[in-house]
Amino acid sequence: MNHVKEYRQQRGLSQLKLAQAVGVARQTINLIENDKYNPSLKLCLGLAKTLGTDLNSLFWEE
Amino acid sequence: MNHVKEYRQQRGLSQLKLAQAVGVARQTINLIENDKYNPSLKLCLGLAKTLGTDLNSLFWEE
DNA sequence: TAAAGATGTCAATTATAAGTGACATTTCGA
DNA sequence: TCGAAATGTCACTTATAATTGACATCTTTA
Repeated sequence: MNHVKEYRQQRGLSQLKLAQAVGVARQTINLIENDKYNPSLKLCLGLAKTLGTDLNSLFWEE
Repeated sequence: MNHVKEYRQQRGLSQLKLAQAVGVARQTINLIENDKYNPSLKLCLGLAKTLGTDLNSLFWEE
């Protein structure tokens, strides 16, 4: 479980807009939000910066 | 730049010991420490937990 | 000063992240 | 309530993370 979807929606972005901002395909965002796979660190950093947050807020549990 | 090497040395672990603890090859740790590639989120989480820290401490800049 | 441990790096292979195109369903504003 | 936007998912391909084995160099320590 991660918090990408929550942060994306708070920012009023669609999966497509977020994908374009980060430079990946829309499907990649969809898969990450639904925990279907394991993104790279570079992509996690891009998501955190684009969403105005940090790695722990998006991906750290406990 | 990341802080894996600093945390590993603080814990008194070799690259090999850390690799075994996290479940990857020694070369993988070496490449990450020298910024030769882009680890997966799952591996970053494993490193953070094994080293008793979190994602931001190891991988977040600024 | 020899030997063992630790590190950096290479080549080749395997596993999987990520891309592309497409289609069905759901959501939401005109 | 119709149509467009948004989302979830499929199959297939491409890029690259990660593995394995090997070897050279550099540190330590016996």
